[in-house]
Amino acid sequence: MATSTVENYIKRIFMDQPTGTGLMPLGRLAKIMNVVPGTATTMVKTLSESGLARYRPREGVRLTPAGEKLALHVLRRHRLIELFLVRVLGVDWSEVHPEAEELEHAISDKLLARIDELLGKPAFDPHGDPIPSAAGKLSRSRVQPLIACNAGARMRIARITDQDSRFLRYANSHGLVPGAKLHLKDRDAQGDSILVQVNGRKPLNLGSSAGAKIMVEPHAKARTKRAT
Amino acid sequence: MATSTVENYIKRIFMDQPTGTGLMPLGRLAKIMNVVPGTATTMVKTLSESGLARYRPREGVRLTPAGEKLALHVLRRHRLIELFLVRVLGVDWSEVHPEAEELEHAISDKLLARIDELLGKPAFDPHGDPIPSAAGKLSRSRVQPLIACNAGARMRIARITDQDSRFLRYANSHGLVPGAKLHLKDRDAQGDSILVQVNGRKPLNLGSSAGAKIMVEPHAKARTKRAT
DNA sequence: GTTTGTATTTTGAATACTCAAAATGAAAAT
DNA sequence: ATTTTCATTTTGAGTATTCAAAATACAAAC
Repeated sequence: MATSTVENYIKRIFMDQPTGTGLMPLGRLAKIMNVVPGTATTMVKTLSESGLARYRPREGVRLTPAGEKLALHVLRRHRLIELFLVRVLGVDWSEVHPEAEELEHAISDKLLARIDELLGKPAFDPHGDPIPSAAGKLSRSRVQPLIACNAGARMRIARITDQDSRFLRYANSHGLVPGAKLHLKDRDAQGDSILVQVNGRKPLNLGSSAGAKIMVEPHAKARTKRAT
Repeated sequence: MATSTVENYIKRIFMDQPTGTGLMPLGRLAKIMNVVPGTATTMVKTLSESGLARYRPREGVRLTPAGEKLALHVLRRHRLIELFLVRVLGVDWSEVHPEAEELEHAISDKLLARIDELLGKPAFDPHGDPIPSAAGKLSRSRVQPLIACNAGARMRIARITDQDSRFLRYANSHGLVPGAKLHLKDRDAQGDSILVQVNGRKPLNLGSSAGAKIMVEPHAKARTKRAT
């Protein structure tokens, strides 16, 4: 059985490496995990020995198929729990992340299945992130960061990538929530900012770092069943 | 912050020692915790150093007020979670214990408060055990084991003390659930068995070990001698 | 091609928990 | 009073995780 520490390492390696080809350098992993570099090295060796990752010294890590399977399992637990907390317990979506971070390691598969059913086998969590299926399939849609869009684009918010609750609260208060329709009215390359209009609201200026955290997708297209 | 291991030790010490005066011998604690005796000794020293217990070498342990406070807090989490799983998620009450055993260490106070409200600040868990209040008060009622009752007694089941799910399932299937009315029709000291009738059902024979696990309480205002 | 700089790895040590087995204390049996 | 027995404690060691700081490798700059 993987400890919750191992589960966390595996999860973060997976999340920070959507492009399957590259290795993740250990310095980066150490930053993500808030440990000193040496700790990351030690841990990655252990992961490697237990067959969850492949490790090239001085280059980086990559998950093995077994590692990816575990990562998807943890991610499923995390996102299903988040949605459960929002929908059943009425917790605000901006506060749900740290809670799920703990519970994801404590919940049994049996209980998770019950929650899944109760929620109607949902496909997305409250942040708009896709929930891996029980079989371990993750639907990847074509989303992009808001800053990557052209002026004039009309999109829909798919999710907010930042898990920091301050930013989530800010986003929330301006209507920047998954599902919201959004019109990119203008871009200012020099001023490093973009002007957006959310639903019918007052236009809002966002810096590029904020714009990078907001993932959008074309909203004309037919969509799969939505969470929330 | 107490680790979940510490929380478990404290909880079990508390539960196995309702009579405040006696010390719990470490051999007993070791059995309860499924560790070798030496481990219990080491752990109890640690608890003692952190002010949660008082330890007399060769005699035993007792919780300090701080330890009792923690124990009640853990117990509250455990029992509230059990009730939540039964009521909101429809998990069978006989299967709820091991689940809560894990979740009780992962849930935040904030989330617990939400659950408490959702359930209407309940006083008893699905096994009939009282749920400590947020302030740490535990209502102790006058309950006693079924085998301690006289023939002819009419009682109500308060709770089942055994947490083993096989026994719980057995009890369930015979209507032996908290709240059920019960008539002790006969006792057979030689045969070591008692004959009970649950609600209107067929009379049922129980051995003394089963009878010891079923806690009952006076059903009307009739006063029997109290057990605490 | 040597120096400098930065990322990574190694080493040594700490904390929390556990076990196996030897040592000890105290009560029970003789 | 001495021996036997049993519970408890001590000792030594192992796993999982972490840090601080020294050692090393490699790329970039000179």
